[in-house]
Amino acid sequence: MDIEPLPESEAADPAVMLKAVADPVRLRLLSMIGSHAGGEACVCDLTDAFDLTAPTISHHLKVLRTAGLISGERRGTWVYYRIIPEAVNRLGALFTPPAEPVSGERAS
Amino acid sequence: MDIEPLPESEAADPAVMLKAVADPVRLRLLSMIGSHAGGEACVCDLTDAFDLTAPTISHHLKVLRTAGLISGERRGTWVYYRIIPEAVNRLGALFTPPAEPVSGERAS
DNA sequence: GCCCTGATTTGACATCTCTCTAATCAGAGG
DNA sequence: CCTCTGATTAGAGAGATGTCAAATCAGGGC
Repeated sequence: MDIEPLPESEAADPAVMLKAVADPVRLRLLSMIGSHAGGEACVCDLTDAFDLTAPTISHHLKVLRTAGLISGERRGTWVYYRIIPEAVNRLGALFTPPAEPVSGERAS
Repeated sequence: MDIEPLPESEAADPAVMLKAVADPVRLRLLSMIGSHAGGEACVCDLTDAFDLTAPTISHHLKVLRTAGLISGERRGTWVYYRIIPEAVNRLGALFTPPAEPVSGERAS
């Protein structure tokens, strides 16, 4: 459980992703999308789950998308979002570094 | 790699911790403290490593402390900070959820 | 073509955040 | 007691962030 001393140049990128999830609404959005049946969630479902306006949800989704944590796809009238697992994994790896010196480092 | 749907009530706490680390400076502070010999780092060392004033570093340390991620102790003239491993583990667990159903939660 | 629903973009505003300077607190030592 | 160094607190200002209402974009169906 020891994080190595991040050089300044390598602290910026993770911080961007962390900023994206460092918000209760976005954290819930991410978990709702990730745990949704089929691996994807419709914006309409997400919007209904919050006490916020559609533009606000749309804004939060954009933040997550810009951070590379989710991807969206339009199908007809609706837009569906899904998690990008590698990105989320990278987040987790920040705080649970290699307990074992990987070697096959497939990391998916 | 699936996050469960966080209920609103349980999204706030993690978000506080995430906000704390969602900053390049604090991320580096955390990693520097965690990787420092003896498991603790003196504020004076940390301050020197940045191009920021002492009050600013002090502010960031306070944010990390308030979030429960580090703890500080004064010894004579100097103040030393160390990581609180459980808290950091909890962060990592947010994105790399239970491969095994918690219970003894010894985690690493 | 027109309208209707779903989603995003735009613009505005209140709040929070990061950084600094100045002032204060905490020990150590003369 | 005074002063010196290290650390924190207080206050202020520039900039970023979260939210909303209004406007716009995207398809589907009449």
